[in-house]
Amino acid sequence: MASSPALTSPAWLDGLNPPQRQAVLTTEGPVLILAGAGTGKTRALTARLAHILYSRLAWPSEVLAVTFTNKAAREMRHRMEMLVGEMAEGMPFLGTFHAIAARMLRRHAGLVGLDANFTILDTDDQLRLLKQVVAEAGLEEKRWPAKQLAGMIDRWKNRGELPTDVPPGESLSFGDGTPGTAGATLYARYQQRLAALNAADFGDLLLHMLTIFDQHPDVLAEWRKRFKYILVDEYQDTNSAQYRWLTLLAADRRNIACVGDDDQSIYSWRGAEVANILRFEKDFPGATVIKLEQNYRSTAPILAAANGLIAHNKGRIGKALFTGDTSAGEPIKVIGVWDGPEEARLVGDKAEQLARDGSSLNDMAILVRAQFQTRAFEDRFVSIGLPYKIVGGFRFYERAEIRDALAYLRIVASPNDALAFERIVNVPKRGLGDKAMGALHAQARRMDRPLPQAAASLVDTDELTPAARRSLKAFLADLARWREQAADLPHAELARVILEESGYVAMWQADKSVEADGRLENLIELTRAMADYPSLTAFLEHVSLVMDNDANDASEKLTIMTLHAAKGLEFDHVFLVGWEEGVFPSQRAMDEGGTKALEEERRLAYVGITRARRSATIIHAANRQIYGQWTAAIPSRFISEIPPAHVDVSSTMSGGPSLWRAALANSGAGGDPFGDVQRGTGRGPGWARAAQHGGFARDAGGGRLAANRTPAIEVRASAVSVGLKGRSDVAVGARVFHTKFGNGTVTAIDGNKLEIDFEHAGAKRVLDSFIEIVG
DNA sequence: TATATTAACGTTTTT
DNA sequence: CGTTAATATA
Repeated sequence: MASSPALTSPAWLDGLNPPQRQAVLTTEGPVLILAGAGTGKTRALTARLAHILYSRLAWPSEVLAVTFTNKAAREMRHRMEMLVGEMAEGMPFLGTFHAIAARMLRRHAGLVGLDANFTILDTDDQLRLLKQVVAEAGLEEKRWPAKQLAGMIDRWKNRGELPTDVPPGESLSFGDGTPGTAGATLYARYQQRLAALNAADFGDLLLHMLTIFDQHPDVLAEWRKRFKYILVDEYQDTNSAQYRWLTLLAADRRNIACVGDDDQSIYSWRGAEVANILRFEKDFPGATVIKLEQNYRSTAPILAAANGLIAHNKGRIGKALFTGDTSAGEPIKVIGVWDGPEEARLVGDKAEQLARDGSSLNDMAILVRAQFQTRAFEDRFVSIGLPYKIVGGFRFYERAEIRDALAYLRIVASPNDALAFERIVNVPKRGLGDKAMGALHAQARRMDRPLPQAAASLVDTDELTPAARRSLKAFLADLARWREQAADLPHAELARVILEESGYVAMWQADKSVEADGRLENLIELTRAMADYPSLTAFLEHVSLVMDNDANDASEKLTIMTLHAAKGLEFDHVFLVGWEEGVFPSQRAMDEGGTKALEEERRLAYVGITRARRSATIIHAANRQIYGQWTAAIPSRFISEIPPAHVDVSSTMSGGPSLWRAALANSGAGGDPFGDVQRGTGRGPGWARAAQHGGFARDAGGGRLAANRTPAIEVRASAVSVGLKGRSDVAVGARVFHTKFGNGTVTAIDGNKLEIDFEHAGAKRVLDSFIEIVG
């Protein structure tokens, strides 16, 4: 049907505006699509793919479509399936940079000294290994943290630099100057260790491919021939290594389309180079540049606010979002509050109000700059029983019990996996501690063989204590038995057998800590998920690259997440909290990166505002507790950068902003809340400095000014002097019921707050007024 | 070897 | 203030 020149346009072009249409139809030659927030970027991208496939310009396997996150890849695959049906399933090269590079690397692993079944290390394994490398070099771990070296190596790999390419100055910024301790030397040693372990870290997946492309033109030619069309999403987030990988692959046909938004570049600290956008037209002369500027998401005031804010950045490509929707929207609300707890209270109230007015909690989000800000909201929402979810934190496969279970599976699947062996050889406790492991390592070095082989040779010598020898022998026998069983048991079943027989499940069953139950559930979930994969190795590949924990809970919840995590999402109502100097823009970012960092913070603010479909509420607090210290805070400069016409300013403090202005002047923190902002000098975080100048916390004047608002500080004071009266009918050990968390047991009482170990929700602190006593 | 105490530290985060 | 990691002790 696509081949006949129909009068009506094909289905995938329906409803596209002219630039979107151009983005879909310009299939030949390099294309740079600058797509602002909410301009239908993903829609155009998927339509472009559909167009290429339906017009028979290429087979699904001849298209390379890269994204950054698994979430984005899944989303694209999902939307492709809606457009082109089962054709999308045949797209083997739709995925993240890392997943695709890993798939390619498995095919050519031998060219960089790896086996095709190499293991992919996560950051935890990586750090463990680097600690060994640092220790071997004779460096003090305290003075030269492996974590710092990990960061440096990561940066180098992001730039596509091998140990020999590292700039000497950077190399010498690690190590004490004695030979063999420089950063690049340790980097080289780390690579040797990886090779010996038949392992690659995330950065290697791309870097090894670059090495292979450089040294084996035939391999590069093969891939160039294969990919007729290349498509890149979130292009502003590409790092140098990814850029090179892309340009190498695209060089022949030059059918590469990159979609990005320089104003949404918020990952430069992770190696992303916005400059890649500007480079594109240089490296691909004659590229078609298409701008998507019509926003289909937000109201006019929200867009005007976002445009006005981002206009303060220099060096933009320049883009202005507009909306076809002329119906007026409400202006952005800016609300000043007394402190963090009040901020949480206010947002809770507003969310409940919106919910009463018919909005779903799923359509609301609280966006924070940093993870520590989530706690205040969590505390508040727990006590008022408002359902919420916090996005971020540990991913499923990063949890200790999952990593342990995977290590068991890995050592069974690949007997020489030294890291897996080391991780679980004494988990659960088998009496093989530091001493026994030291002997094993020594033996491995002597034999120049992987640790598991050294273990096998050591059971028959008398180097270990009889107890340790017996224990190790039993463990190796277990491993051998499981490997035999692997042949005829389905892999999910095998996993259950291993976890059971190894005593790993028993270990958690015996654990009386609050997390134990959750961990056991996670293990069950793991074995359940395994069934979805054809083989153990397929599952292991998937889990190291792609698995994450989507909370599969359909109930309505208010989302709390970082601004970074919010990119690509949208909500009807967005709460932008903690807009204070030092918090947002983050002091640390500004201390480290100067103007460049400030601009990135501003882009973050832009991302935040443009998440909102209908309403955006910015909140700033006059006082905030950071690291347990009360600190006076000044409203973020970003607030004053939003065109006033689109802002509605208010304050929950009595007397409004003017009184607060007086309070600020009194406190010595200085500065007019809406005026220019003082720049801190000296060392340490800005907020800590401000506190030393005398914040509100210990300032009687500040307290008095707002006394009729019963600020949290006053409440705290009274809590100390009077003591918050808890109810007298609960005691530690009492069985209680909470409407949200269900049944639990009281583990501690602190005034009117109870610490309860809930059967399903885990340990929480809740107000005693929200619980009922059971039985 | 396992547990208790203390010191340090404290953005953003994907793969 | 709370958490985690490293160290001291039973």
